[in-house]
Amino acid sequence: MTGREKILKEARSLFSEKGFSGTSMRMIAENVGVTKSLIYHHFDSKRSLWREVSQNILEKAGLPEKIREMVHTFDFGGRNGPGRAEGQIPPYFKFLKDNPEFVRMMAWLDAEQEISLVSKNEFLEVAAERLKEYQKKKYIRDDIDPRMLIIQMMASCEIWFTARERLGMLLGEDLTQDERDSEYIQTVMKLLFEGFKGSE
Amino acid sequence: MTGREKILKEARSLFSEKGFSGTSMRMIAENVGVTKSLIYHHFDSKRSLWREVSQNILEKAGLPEKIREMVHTFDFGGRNGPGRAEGQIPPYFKFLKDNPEFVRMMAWLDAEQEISLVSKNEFLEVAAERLKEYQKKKYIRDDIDPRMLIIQMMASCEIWFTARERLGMLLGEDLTQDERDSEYIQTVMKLLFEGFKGSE
DNA sequence: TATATTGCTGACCGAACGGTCAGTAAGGAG
DNA sequence: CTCCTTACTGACCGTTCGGTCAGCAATATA
Repeated sequence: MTGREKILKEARSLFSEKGFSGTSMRMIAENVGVTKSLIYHHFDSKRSLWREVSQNILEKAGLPEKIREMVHTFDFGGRNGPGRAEGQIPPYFKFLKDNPEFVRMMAWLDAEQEISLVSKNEFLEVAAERLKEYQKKKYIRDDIDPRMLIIQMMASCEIWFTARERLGMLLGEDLTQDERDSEYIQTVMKLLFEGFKGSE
Repeated sequence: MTGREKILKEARSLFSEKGFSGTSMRMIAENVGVTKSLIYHHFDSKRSLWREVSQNILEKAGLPEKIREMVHTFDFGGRNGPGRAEGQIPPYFKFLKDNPEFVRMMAWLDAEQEISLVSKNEFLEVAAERLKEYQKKKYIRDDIDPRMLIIQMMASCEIWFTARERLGMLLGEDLTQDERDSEYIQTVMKLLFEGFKGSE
């Protein structure tokens, strides 16, 4: 692994753990075992390193693929028989579970309101169009906005991993165990699916 | 307003906007129009000021009341006839809309994982007990965990305000307008209510 | 009138911050 | 061997950070 890659890897780890303000260039350099100057040899500034790291995390997430798969879950006329879909765990939820760095980076972006790093992506519109077709086929009730449905599903997945510790604290219960994950997402899927199912 | 109160107010504003690391004692002092020393005259350290501010925000939120009201929405046998509940906007959602400082502080607590400031609160258990009764009465289907239902509702309300800018960016659409708020929460309520309604 | 107490200031501290720059070591190209 | 680029270092810069402390002015207490 080159020096540049080592720096990127460590920056990724620290930025997602402690955020932009909470991470110093010295920390990154020391953890990698190089001098601070080397970072400035490879990157223009702390801010540009942050940008590269966060955009890297966003791109590698492969959101389009995950959302596409998620929407496919709604296709009752396709491979999935009615009812089977309910028990499925959204690929996006699995992805978030396996990629805590992505989750934490989203939390920082939301807190610091750095949405400029997020760029418009057509896959959400494509997904919404798919859902509209399902609405025509009556797989999905037609009095809801498909875009809102997608956002609601994404949001329900995301917030579990960003807020479960706090919510667990309120409940006086540890929600970070594996069983809780599936318990939560299954409840969500039950609620959503019974809800959006159309007349057919 | 005393000096101490002015400081608390400004700290509240800055901390919730920029987080702990992003706010400096100098900023607070300058914005209030006093010296930094005065802050240390009234508070022990930056960390203890942060604690006082965030706990203040948490306490003033009056979460127990909001959740109690929210649960009451599920009481189809009570004041609300079946179906009427669907159109209601959860008091917790209204509260979040009116208290951006609370929302932003939650975002920071989640990002910085400072859950130690959150203390266990019995109102969630009480609420869950209420829901269990509704399950017995068949107002709510019995194959879901009431605590998960409450968490899902709280989470759905919260994430709208913390992540709607980012999600809107993905969609290429501005979700910060007033109409979007009600559009979103109504979609959520439609989905949830059709979902958890029991056999009766 | 003498004495604490409280609110508040300004000068100051060492440490850490992001960032710069001259210079060295190494390797590939001609 | 020379030249040029690339990876990398260490000393250093000015600025800002959280925090301290002696002292002043005003008010309450005795």
